[in-house]
Amino acid sequence: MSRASARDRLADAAFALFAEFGYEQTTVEEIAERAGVGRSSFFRYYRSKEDVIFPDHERLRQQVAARLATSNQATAITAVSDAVRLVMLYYVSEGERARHRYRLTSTIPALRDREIASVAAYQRLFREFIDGWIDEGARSALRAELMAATVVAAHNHVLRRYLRDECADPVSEVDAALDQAIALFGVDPRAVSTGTTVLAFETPERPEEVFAALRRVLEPRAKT
Amino acid sequence: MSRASARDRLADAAFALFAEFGYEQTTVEEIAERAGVGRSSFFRYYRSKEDVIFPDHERLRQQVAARLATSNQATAITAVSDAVRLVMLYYVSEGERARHRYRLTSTIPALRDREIASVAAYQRLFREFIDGWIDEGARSALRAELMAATVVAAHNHVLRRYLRDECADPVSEVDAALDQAIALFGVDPRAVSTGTTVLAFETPERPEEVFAALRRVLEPRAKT
DNA sequence: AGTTATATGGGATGGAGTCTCAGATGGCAA
DNA sequence: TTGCCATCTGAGACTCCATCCCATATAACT
Repeated sequence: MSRASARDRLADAAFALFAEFGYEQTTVEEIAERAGVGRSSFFRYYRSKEDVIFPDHERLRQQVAARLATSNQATAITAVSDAVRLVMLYYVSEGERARHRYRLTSTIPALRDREIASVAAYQRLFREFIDGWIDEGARSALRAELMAATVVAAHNHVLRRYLRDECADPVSEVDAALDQAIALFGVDPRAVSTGTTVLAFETPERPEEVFAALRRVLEPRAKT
Repeated sequence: MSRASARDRLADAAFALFAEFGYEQTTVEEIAERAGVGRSSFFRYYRSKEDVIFPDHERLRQQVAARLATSNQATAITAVSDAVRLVMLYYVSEGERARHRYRLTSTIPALRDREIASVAAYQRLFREFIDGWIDEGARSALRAELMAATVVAAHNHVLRRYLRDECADPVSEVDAALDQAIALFGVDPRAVSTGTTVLAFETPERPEEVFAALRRVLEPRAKT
């Protein structure tokens, strides 16, 4: 019936209704109705009502895991950097939708808890990776734990700034924040590669929108 | 009818039924029935089915906040240490119950997410405190964020070891882990007070059980 | 046209969580 | 004792989330 897929229509309808009437006040039935599908179909596309807000978390998590998996000890720091940048770039590519989600997760406890849980999943990925590939000399489970915690905290700090519109260049800011986090552990910062990084990732957004968003982000850096 | 309060009976019934039949397979009605109260009363004592597993999280969080609130810049590190120890001691005082909970939160995603969310609440407390009282010179929101993340990660690392029975002396281990975390930030470790720390806190457990648990924990230290 | 695979909606079901109301309980004073 | 008040309790109805089953539709291929 519509051009957009049923899955996208459902997400759009959900965001619109949540913004207008609030999260608890909106029922799944109403979301399905506005999207022009049956109630059953909603749960075909999304496991739960909360899920419609984070449609691609699992996919993004897998991409992070995949990036980390293609690394070895020599390139471990770069892999962590890339993985963190991957997540940040995904949010940037989402544009306004990420800010809508942030507004919801800031106010609705159920959604905030879910967001926090997915962040914890990232932290576990990083912890396992760091435990395996970094700190071969000073290896200790506690160090890996602390390092993963700071990596994720650094990313989230900049991400929240970006979502609150307090930061014009989230990509270079997150790079800087990550450098600061890793420097705490006395890891040689020269092990971090510099220059242009090319990443491949998938997003439901249309390419032109992604390019526009990335251009907005990258242009201030291109001037230097 | 029974000696124990309805609230305690409900928690006991819930833990027993979860252990025997699993979390999803147990209904609130069955918990209430075993506890000898009506279904309505369950929701009087606990906001939700998940809540019965973490009866005192909110109270413990308030105790942490209270300990931090009684500090100033000069004693900030000690306050953080005490607050972390406070949480660890609470789990220790719970004895086996904490391990039962750990088994549940390790396997049931819904309960794990809830646990993670409450950890995030602690992290926020520490972040706000650190942002206000530590790093007056090198003050930066990012540093506070990273420091709070490592404080919580250090605590959780030792707590999980304790709950998995991999650690005989969780209190001194958490002190050591915290020292390691704080040392990352170049804070003067001499600012951390040493010696005996006396803490006051409340717990639903009976005093003799608390004393026994604490004695088990403190005795290995007393020998030194 | 026939057949298989996949997508969809309807309806039933069960359980979580909220709400209201009626009855029970236990002081406490007259 | 009686009456009054506050608090606690359980029953039942209700909404909504989430799952499940099944009948139908659409498409795709033979």
